[in-house]
Amino acid sequence: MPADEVVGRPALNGGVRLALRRRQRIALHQAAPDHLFLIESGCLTLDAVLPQERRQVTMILYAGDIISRAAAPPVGQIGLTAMLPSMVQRVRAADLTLDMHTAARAPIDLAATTARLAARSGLHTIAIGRLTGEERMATLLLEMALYLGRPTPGGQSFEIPLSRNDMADYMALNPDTLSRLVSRLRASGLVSMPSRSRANIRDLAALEAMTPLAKALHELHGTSVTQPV
Amino acid sequence: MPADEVVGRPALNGGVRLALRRRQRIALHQAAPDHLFLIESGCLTLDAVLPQERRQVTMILYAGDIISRAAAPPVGQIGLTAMLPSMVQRVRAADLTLDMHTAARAPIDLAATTARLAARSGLHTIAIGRLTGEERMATLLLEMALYLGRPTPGGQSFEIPLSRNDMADYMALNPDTLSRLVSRLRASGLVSMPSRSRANIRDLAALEAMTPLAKALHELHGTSVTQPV
DNA sequence: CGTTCGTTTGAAAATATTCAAGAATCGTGG
DNA sequence: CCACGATTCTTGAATATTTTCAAACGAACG
Repeated sequence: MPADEVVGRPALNGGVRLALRRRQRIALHQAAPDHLFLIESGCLTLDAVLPQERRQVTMILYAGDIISRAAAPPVGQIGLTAMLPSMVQRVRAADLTLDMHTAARAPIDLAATTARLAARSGLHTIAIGRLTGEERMATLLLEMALYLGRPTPGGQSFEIPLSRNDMADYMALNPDTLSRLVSRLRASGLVSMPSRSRANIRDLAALEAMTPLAKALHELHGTSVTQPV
Repeated sequence: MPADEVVGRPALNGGVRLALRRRQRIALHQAAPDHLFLIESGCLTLDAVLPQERRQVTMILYAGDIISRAAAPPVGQIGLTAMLPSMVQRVRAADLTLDMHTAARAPIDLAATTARLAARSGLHTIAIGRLTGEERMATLLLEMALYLGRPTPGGQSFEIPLSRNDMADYMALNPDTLSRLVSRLRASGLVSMPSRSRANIRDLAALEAMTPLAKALHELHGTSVTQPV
């Protein structure tokens, strides 16, 4: 799905605002190298498709994130895929002025945003490289709980924006393996899932105890770790 | 080994120039968040140590690279380890002026350098996440050949700066597995190794054919792919 | 209400890891 | 320059983990 099929209408800063439907894709390799994409709302993946049906989601992007074409790995099939209906603004780096603000009224600090994303990327490398399947699953759930969850009486609750396939491609597992891991977590009572795409973390502290990266995830997100009992 | 044990002497830009011996480490978690490290010469790894003896090298840094503390994943034991005697300059982000030049006299473009590093990081995520052990090994050798190799009559030749353990921690394999993979490559005649730490790529095109990321590696490095025969 | 797609699950296979022993290499000091 | 000890690397066999394949199940959609 080429980027020009995207619904575009003029935006404020000489950029283009794109309204993406779920699953819609922006092919990065046909964007200009100095193009920046500001995620205004929604949730997207940065993903690469390799020969032989292989796909790797290198990063999940949330509102407030900024990704440049130049910062994406230069593989042929690299792109952004909307996991939820999302609003993305595309601007040229040169057009980004220092007094520019996001939709949320916060001033854009490009260097800080870029560094934050790089740190997330590094953390993800660690997760994929050195965590067991179970730890990876806990890491993913904790990440989503932090970025998407709202506290409810029954625990942190959120809509899971990624399909099982997407989650597997993110954590570098295969979908069957991931499904097994989810089932086990559900069986343990730590997480409940009212529907396929909704999760309820019943015991956040226990989930945090399952991954060595809990503290780092909190630090990146600007929250503190739940005290273990 | 704390950072202050490092041999430091005043540098040009209000920063500190550090001369690192092989294996010497800069503990990033005790650097200021706005510290930048410019690699002037040598070769370092950005690595994280996890509980249970686990270690992940998230990135190999070469001369010309710049890494900021803020862009490193915020895990406790994160740091830079010199693989070769290296010269690193530490400056505060605020002190980096636009007209600053590296030792090689090239002007520093922080945004471009940062983007390049992010792209490398993403590519590494793909390698770790979706390549087989054999493909990973080919990817690593190609990367090193590009960054460190010099053409000789017998093929691209270079000194391998990482130990087997380091390479394994970079490619998210275990050292035994990696050793087996190296042995196989050697047996195939594709690579020869006059000593443990020196490699000779006898057939670069064949090596490139072994990894789906050959083109991307070349693109990042600014070279073109060897034509297949 | 049937079809389709995504998910779950079991059994077999492939792949990577662990453990342990042995070999090669490196550094040090004689 | 050689010998020794320490380290790093290699390799086989057993084990663990993950993947593959296939079938069944379930939810979503027309």
